[in-house]
Formats: sequence, structure tokens, C-alpha cells
Amino acid sequence: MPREHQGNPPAGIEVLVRMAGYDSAPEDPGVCPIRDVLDRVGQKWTLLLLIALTTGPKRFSALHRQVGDISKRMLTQSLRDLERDGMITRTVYPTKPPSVEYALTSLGTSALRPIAALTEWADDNHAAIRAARQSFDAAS
Amino acid sequence: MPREHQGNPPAGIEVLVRMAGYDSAPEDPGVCPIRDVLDRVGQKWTLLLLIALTTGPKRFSALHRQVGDISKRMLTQSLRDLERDGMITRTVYPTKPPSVEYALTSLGTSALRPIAALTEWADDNHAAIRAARQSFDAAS
DNA sequence: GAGGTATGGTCTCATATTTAGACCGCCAGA
DNA sequence: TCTGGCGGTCTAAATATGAGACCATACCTC
Repeated sequence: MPREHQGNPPAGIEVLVRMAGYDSAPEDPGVCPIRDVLDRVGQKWTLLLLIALTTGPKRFSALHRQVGDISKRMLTQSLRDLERDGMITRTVYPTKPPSVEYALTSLGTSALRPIAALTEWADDNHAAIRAARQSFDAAS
Repeated sequence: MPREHQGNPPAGIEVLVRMAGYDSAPEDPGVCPIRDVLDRVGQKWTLLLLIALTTGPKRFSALHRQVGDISKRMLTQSLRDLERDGMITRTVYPTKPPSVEYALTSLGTSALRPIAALTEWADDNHAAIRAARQSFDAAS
């Protein structure tokens, strides 16, 4: 496997260059915006839930059906986290039995664009990743 | 907290709309590109490591210092995962003691742009998120 | 009426993931 | 000789997640 060159980093990356410049951990990681948000991103279900809500409000069980392999427990907790972060709203309708609707806030909606950039990249490069995995596994 | 409107979703979101259209879980989540890549993204350290490598190759202990609160065990494993996915290379120099250098591949470099979009969003909206958390915690 | 279904969760217990920290062989410098 | 850095691995403890039972209520069907 030949050493790979990375010429200049692509444009539009300045934030990362700034972050990557540090050579030791931030004093208090909790204050770093990147860390703070990446903690949510790195939560396995949050992005998927935001994506599920792009097309409009959905109810608890609809989200559960759609995501499929999430437990109710984690679904509840992830939704609460997103609500706490101001990304979604939770509205209870006093029907019998009560129905609960989750919807993106404007903040949540504003996150869709970067998320879309990520998923688009995922879509484009999925094949390359799978290929890399295969050859890695074959070599080991 | 009044019900929040989301007008039309912003432009550049078509992928998400497509994904969100399904009303039940994908037959095999393992094959869905989004799920596949989101699994890596939702891994708590991978994005941070890619970011740390934007400015150029780094050695194991440099990465450890920079990220700070990752355990060596997870650092090793995350780096292996990234290597397996073809995002980074691992080069051992036979010095004494041996030094190991991690660097982005072109695939890894291509991921920087969407990641930058995400961190930029994080940077811009961190204050709003913190405010939302405060008012949520106050209300509970 | 008895039984089934649906709603949005909570609760408990098992399992999986992650952490902290000791340890390793090797060598350089004080 | 002692200390430190290097790139890890290993074990035990903490944490996160999953599977599934359970709840009150109200419908629908028999």
C-alpha cells in the first residue's frame, strides 16, 4: 500500500484547520462547540431521527417503525436529548389514547443542510468504503 | 413554547427527503449507505480523529495528546476502523522505538468538506443550543 | 362481557461498549 | 540507575444500549 499524498486540503475547510492546529486537548472539552455538537452527532440515533423528521412531524410509534432497530428506551431518550437541545418540539394531543407528535424546530431544520452534505458524501463514497473494507479484511 | 413552523425544507436536502420518505425500517440496515456511514460517524471519536489529521500526518501519541480524553484502547480501535474503511493510512517507521504515522487518504480527505459543513454549523449554532438546554433544564 | 389492539412511555435485567490504568520491550538522556 | 517516551495490549470497572414485560385507557370484535 503506497504512501498516499494529500496535496493541499480542499477549500472550505478552514474551521477544521483551525481546530486541528491544537496539539493538546482543550482545557475544558465541554466548552468546545465542536466537541459539544459532535457528542450529539456521535450518538448513533440522533442524526437518523432528524433525517426521519425532514418530511414533517411524526409520532412516536411512526418513528419507531421507521427506524426499526432502535429500542423504545433509546428512542425516548434520544428524542428528549434533541428536545433539550432545541432541535425538535414535542407536542401532546389529548386524544384517547394520547398521541405525541415530534417536529423539527427552525434550529433543527437548519441542521439539515450539513447533514445532507454528509449523507450525500456517504452515498457517493459508499462503494469505495466497501471496497476498502474488503481488501483490508482480505489482507489481515 | 409555541409550536414551531417549518416552512419548506431548505434547498440541498433532497437526499434526506428521499431517506425520510420510508415509513418502515430498511429490510437490511447494513446495506443502506446512510446507515453504514452514519454508524461510523456515530462513533464518538472518528470525526474528531479525521479533523485532527486535516493539517497533515500525525503520530499515535500526538493524536492521543490532542484528543485528550480518549483511551489508548479506543484510539487504537478507532484508527483501525478508519484504516479499514480506507480513510487513513498507517505507516510504521522502523526507528527505535518505532514510530507510527497516520495520514488521511484521498478518500478521507474528501470527507473533510462535509465534516467542515457540520462543524461550521456547530460553531454558528452552539450558543442557541446552550440556551435551549438552559431553558429546558429550568422548566423541568 | 372477554379478548385483542393501539397509544406513549417506564422499568428491570442482560449484554455491549468505553474507560482508567497497569503493563510490555526497547532505547535515549541525566 | 532512574526516568521518560514510544505504540500499543490487557483487565476490571463504569456506562450505554437492547429486549421485553408492564401500565392505564379506550376503542373494536366477538
